[in-house]
Amino acid sequence: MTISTKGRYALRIMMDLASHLGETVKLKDVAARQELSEKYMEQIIAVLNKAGYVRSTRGAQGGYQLVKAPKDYSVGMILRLTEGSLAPVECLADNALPCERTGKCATVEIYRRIYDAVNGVIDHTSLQDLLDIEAKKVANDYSI
Amino acid sequence: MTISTKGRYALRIMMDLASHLGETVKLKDVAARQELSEKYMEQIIAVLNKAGYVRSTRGAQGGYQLVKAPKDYSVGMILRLTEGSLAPVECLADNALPCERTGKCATVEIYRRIYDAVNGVIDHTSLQDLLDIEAKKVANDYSI
DNA sequence: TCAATTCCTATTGACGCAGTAGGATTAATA
DNA sequence: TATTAATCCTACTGCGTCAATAGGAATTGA
Repeated sequence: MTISTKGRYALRIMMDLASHLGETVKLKDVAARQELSEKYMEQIIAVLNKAGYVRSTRGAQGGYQLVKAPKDYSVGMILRLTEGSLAPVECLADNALPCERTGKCATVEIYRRIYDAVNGVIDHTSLQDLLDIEAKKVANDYSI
Repeated sequence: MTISTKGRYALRIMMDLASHLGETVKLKDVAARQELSEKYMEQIIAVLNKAGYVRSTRGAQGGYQLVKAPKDYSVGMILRLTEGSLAPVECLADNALPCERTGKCATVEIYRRIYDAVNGVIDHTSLQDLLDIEAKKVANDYSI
């Protein structure tokens, strides 16, 4: 029931870009700040790039930047892109092949409720929301 | 982000016992009705047994039965017992070792919200609730 | 031309899931 | 008492996925 590193790292990469708006950010710098493997991040940001969530500049002095404003990226968009469906059971995923136990299966109802709850959260939280939370955290840190 | 077969089968076993209250149910029969491997179910129900969720009778004519009423088992109890914590990230699990990135980590907030949402659902749904849903499904089946 | 960056694909070690297997123990019944 | 039918216990295993690592090709600014 855990979210894999792929989705979690994707979110952190997007957050890192979001907190450096206007800059072309090198993956090397993201890796250093986030303490993640640069090579592994390459694969993850490739997905974000192909989906058009980020724009890349190749060559020396290249890097990445967000295409849209932080408020225009929901956490759901990012996690779904990198993780696939967040459905707790296969049969609830978008392109699921129909289960022949549907009709007698009562337990699927609990999974549907879980799914709805998760989707509710991730679709109503944006990168901007997380940026705001981060700002508060930093403020609290200094106040100590 | 999926719930493994262990937890899902545990829920189905508990549901099967719940719909046969007063009977001593053989695992073989559960396996037949639920179309699951009996051998695998043995391992799962062993967990439920040790936790005192079911009572077993050994020997010929033996089997299992629920200890309490269906309304007294939340889905959360069953899933947590068999799956462990349903936290979307390790650092939120009950006995998690503290993460040194807490303080700067903003993304954990979204995971906390997901976690809370999931817990809210599974702790407020009981086996009895699922039985009621099942009864409705059957009624609908006949009405077609 | 060189250095720095993104881009692309293959490979790999470790781990957990989802069972399978085989027998030991217990108890009702014939 | 012997047999049968059930639970109980532990080991093992095939398979797939995760989480990277590795190595180089392509691109571009200085």
